[in-house]
Amino acid sequence: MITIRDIANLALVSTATVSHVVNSTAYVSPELRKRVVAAIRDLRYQPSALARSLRTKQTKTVGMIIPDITNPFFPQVVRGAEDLLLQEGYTLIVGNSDGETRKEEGYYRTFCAKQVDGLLLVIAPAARAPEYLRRHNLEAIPVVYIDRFHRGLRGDGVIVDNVGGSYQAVCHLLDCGHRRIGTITGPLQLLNARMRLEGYRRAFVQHHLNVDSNLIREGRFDSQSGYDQTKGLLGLRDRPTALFVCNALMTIGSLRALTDSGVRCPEEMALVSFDDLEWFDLLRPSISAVAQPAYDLGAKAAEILVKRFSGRLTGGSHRKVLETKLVVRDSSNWHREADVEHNRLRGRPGSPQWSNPQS
Amino acid sequence: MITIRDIANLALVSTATVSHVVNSTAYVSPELRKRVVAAIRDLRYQPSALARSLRTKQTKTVGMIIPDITNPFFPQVVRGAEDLLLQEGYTLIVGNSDGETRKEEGYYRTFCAKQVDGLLLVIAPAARAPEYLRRHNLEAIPVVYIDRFHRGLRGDGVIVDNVGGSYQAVCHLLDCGHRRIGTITGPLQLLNARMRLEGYRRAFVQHHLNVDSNLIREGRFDSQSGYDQTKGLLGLRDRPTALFVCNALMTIGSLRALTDSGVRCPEEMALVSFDDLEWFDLLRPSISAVAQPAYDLGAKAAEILVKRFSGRLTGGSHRKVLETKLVVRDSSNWHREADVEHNRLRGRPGSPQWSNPQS
DNA sequence: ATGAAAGCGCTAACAG
DNA sequence: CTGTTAGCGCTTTCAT
Repeated sequence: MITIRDIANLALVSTATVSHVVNSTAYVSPELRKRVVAAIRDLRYQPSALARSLRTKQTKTVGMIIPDITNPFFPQVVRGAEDLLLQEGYTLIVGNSDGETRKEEGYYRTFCAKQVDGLLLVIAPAARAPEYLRRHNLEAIPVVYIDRFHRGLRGDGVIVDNVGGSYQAVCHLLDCGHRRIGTITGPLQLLNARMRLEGYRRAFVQHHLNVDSNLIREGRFDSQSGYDQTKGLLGLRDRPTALFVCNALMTIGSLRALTDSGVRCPEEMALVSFDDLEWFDLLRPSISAVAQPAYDLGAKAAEILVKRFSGRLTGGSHRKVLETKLVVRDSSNWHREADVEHNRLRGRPGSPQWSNPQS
Repeated sequence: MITIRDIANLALVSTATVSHVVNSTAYVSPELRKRVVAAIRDLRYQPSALARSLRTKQTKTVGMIIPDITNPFFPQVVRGAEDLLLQEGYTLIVGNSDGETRKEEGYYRTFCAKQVDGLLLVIAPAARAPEYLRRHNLEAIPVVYIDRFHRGLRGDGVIVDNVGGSYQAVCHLLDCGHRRIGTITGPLQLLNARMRLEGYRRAFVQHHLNVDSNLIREGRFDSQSGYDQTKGLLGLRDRPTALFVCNALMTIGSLRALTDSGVRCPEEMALVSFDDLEWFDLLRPSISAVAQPAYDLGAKAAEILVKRFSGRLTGGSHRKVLETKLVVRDSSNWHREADVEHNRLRGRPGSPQWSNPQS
């Protein structure tokens, strides 16, 4: 390995001088600078980020923990974070927790040991904020929570307007004339899942209707639970006429269940998904969905982190809420007239999700 | 920050002793060990991976460069690599190159500077192997190429049987009676794209048929090019009756083009995709596809890397080819009798992609 | 069995 | 301006 000393020797200068030209941290005479630059080029010197970090106390690395990169919601979030971090000179390390607090904590420890400059966290469901997060030292390593919080946790955060998005979606279904609307929620230990349920409730309240708790089913944000809970709902004697499914993976499961049971959508069962995917418009029927700014979620979170690093952001927890957008498509489009009206008011149908500013 | 010295002081031992109990690298009397362990617990000591790495010359970190995590093919690959690496105590850093050699090289440099123990590379299209890869020192940092190679590059690799998979898919179309089969290839600078085209060609040769080069269109592995090339093919005076699209993203674009043009699938245009996605069976028609073992691709690559680290694998380039599996669904299912026969021979239809051993 | 000390590669005072 | 030097936190001989 080529070290700074090799360069110093070859260029006949001190290591300090080499360091100065590498980091432009002091004026160096053209003479010496030229020799140093030449030596660096000739030897293909690459400074060790390790040694540098040990000295400077910053690794230019941030750790990100997500449930599962295989869940189609997260790649966009990660991309958003990574793009912004790259442009600020940071590298991203990711860990998949599979929604298990144990794994999450494992990555947390590893990342801390690696001395990451900051943490981006999409936490796993848990009854209460895990011990290790409660006693995390924010001064040492700033944290930005993404998409999910735990009550009583300090730290910055970026979420979407879960209540508003759900409210809008369920209102839409109600406006279409549906009265028995089933919902498959996320794990209710998760604040965002509870928020989405809250939006569902508010829509009913707003319409002076009661909610039938039999129509509320708790899923796990995976396709299997979407499948199972849909089957359960279909088995009801007084089956719902519409479904509000709280994430994309569960929507996939739900769709499978409908197909398996031979229930036609939207004629026999309308459906709206919280979270939109690029190909939802390719399905038949195309799927109505609450689109989330996934890319921005990651980008904003990274931005906050970077601001903390540079001291441009100080003080208590800084939290940001991003807006969602209802995209009405065929799966809730039974009463066409009503929807045309709706679309005019709330955004055009068929628009393929939020745009990724980079691509 | 709590350092090893703090522990040594509190436990009234030397730093060497602390190091020994932390790493079980030498016998320490129960007496001292107890004091050390207590101090570690009380102070919540977490050894600095940075300092350790600087000494030991290994970071327990591997870098992975992929085109884009947002491309639904890659999350599985990454997951495969990450799961295996985690279990061996390694952490993964990922970079998205967006298929640009410049960005790729940027991440490469960063990762090398960070002294990763190894590299997992899904390279970007390029006329020839980039300079930086040609002169990469494999002894210093082992590399495993995934999914794609460049001719004349040393290093281990794991790919799928592109020729075989394509051959099988196109034979299937031919067996269904199609004679004019269009194909949308990947960037032909990529070896895997050329291989898939080769499989297409061989299928024709095997059937003693000529290939019409007008039906071969080069795409960029993104949905836009899939859309555009499909439109182009549809515009032909002697339009094909079937399409073999060489990756999932282009298949999405292709489907959009068919819908836009009002061309019914499979009646007017059959379609087979190279690369299967979890929800291809949800589309109407469901999409026939060549399923790739994406998870295994990542896992195997990581496994090879780990073997290199431990010296369990030595010598020249070690390359592995994984098998694909044709999944026949409705998009190529016009002549039902023929297909039933086909499925019996080549694997059952509808099976949702390769399984992920972890979940 | 334990400790002293050197040193990994780099940066940052501090001298000169 | 440039060089000397003292660490950053840890591992690892090498004595004792």
